[in-house]
Amino acid sequence: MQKQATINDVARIAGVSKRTVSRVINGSLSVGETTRTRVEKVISELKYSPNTQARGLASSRSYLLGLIYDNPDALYLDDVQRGVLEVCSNLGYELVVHPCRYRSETLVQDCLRFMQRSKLDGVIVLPPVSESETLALALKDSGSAYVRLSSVALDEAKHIVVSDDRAAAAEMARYFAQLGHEHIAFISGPQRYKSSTERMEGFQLGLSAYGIKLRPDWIIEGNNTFETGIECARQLLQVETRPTAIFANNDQMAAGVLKVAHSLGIKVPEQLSVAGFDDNMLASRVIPALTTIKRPVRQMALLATSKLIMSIENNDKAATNVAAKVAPTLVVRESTARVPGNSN
Amino acid sequence: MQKQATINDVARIAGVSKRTVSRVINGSLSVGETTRTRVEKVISELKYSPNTQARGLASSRSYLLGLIYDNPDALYLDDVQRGVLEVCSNLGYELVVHPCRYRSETLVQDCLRFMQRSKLDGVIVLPPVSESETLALALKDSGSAYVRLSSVALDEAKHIVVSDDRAAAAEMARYFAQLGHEHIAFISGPQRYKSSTERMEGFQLGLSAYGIKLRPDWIIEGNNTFETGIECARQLLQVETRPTAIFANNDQMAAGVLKVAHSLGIKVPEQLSVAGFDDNMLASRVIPALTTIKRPVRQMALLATSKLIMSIENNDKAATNVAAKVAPTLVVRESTARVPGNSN
DNA sequence: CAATTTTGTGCCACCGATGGCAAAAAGCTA
DNA sequence: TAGCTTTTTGCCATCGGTGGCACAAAATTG
Repeated sequence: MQKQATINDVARIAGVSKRTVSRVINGSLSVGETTRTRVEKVISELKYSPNTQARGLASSRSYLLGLIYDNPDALYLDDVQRGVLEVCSNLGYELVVHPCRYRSETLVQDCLRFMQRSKLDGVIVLPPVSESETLALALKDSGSAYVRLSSVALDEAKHIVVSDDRAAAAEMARYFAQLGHEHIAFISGPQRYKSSTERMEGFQLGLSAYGIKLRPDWIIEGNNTFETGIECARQLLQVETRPTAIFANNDQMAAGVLKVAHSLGIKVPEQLSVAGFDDNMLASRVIPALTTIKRPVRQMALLATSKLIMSIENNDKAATNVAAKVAPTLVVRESTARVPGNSN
Repeated sequence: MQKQATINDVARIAGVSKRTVSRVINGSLSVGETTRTRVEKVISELKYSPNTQARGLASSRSYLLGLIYDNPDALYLDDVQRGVLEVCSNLGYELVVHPCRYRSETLVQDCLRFMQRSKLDGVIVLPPVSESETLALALKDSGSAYVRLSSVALDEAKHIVVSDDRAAAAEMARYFAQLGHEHIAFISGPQRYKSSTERMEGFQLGLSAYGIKLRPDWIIEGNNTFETGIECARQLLQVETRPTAIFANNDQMAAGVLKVAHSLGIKVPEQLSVAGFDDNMLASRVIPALTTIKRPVRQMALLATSKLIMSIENNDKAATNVAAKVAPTLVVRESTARVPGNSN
């Protein structure tokens, strides 16, 4: 391995002191124009790049961000990671990942240890872990920089990026109503998650604008897995009168609905419309392709990272000003259609 | 944030010198039994944990591992990350991720910079990046510890964990043959990837044991995406005589085949058997659920990490001895069946 | 043109560990 | 008990940077 140049080498060759080189690297203002360019030239000639550990030790920063997540079907994990790194790498940060269990008793402890051990400069917390107020509080208390991704604005603007799931669900409701559906069922996610209640309320709100009300027994709670999607769908479809449309809290469960419909010989979308949420890879690949809501995951990651780095670099104001809300969009595919015999 | 205890605090309270505390932490042998326990007691009382940056600076180690990957549909990314961290965290390592572009011209440069900047102790390289010999060479030259995941044993045992895709594909061939299929098509992955050729050759080899030979025009090259799966399937199915079975190089493309079959009114598995490879989440969710090959991703991650850490800690022999090969297994679901009218 | 302010630059202590070396303590031998 | 190993332990330089402070040079002012 070719020996790495140090700041001393740069200083010596450029004929200045270490301190000055350090100033150039960190963009301190008080460096003369000529000195600066001279130093920069040497730096690039030597391909010098500062030793992160030494730098961290001296300045108590690590240039490391953390990603805390617990996603059973982390389909968008890669999207998030790429998004985060897109912002990171220009600014000299790297990303350390930390999968965990939301429901674990030691979650908070575990995450704090993680941050401390690696001396992370800040963390990005994905849903559903992001909904843990105890974690958020612990992070705040420990003075750590953090940004949460969620469906609800449950924190100050500088700490959060929200996807407006409520509005998106309302849009789905509108779409359903316009297709003429009146007998609509909803398969919700676990009610302990904000994202679930947001989507449900948004959907109900949207429907009510058209005078449609969800029958209480047509609201069934799943836990966002394919398997519970199947269970819930069975309850809804293996009965005398069934809904003409089902909106599931996510694509996984919607896929479960398709499975059940198929096995019962119910044609989608002719006899039953089905829609999901997330637009994960599954959505476009199942048959029929799912109508769903697309969350701008990448964009959320970009925004979150920008915010995070700004607050790390003591620019809270800028962090607050970065957009904190993104709008998911309706993606219509093949799994939804007009109610048969209803031509309004 | 509660101020972190330093090694000096521990030393002072335990009434020994820094050096001794350091010895205890690093498991150096020459520490008296009594001193050791006393120090350990203080350490746990203070909840002391060494500052990684300082440690790294002094010992030129970072306790950071890297994960280099480029996976268009990184469905197993989470599996890998969890697997790696399962081993890591007990041993005090963390994981830094680095998505990249395999085909990028600057791949090698980019990865080396990544390692250098973060002073990583070692990296795990996922396919297809793992197939880059120039990268492997560069890593070796730079004296970095690394382990590659691949379908072929393209490196010394201590540097690789292979999944025997060839054997698995052969097993699929056997399964097809036993179902009575003779008119079989294969949708391959890009021929520049070893995994593609391995699977193809394994499949052909397996078939030849039953005296079956693939028609050259029934071997079509896709690029592992759903979309090319669709294209390839069209070529195979929109013709007079079509195969009775199609084996695709991965589940994404197999899903594409299902889509086309459905749109052409070809019943799967009654009129056409379809199988994929990977057993990603898609496989069990599409209709009909895909017969496929399951790769023990988690296990590969565990093995790779063990190897990596062993070689980092200068135990090459142990690293070599960790198992280097895992066997994917056939998972039969609904998309394959006996050839109609063939009862052998 | 001297006095004063405003840059620009250098010196050096410090961040929190490790590791070489020497000294002290303990264990053995004679 | 003196003399010699063998453990244990402590001192201190070191890793590669940062940041405070002092000082020199340049710019501004009276």
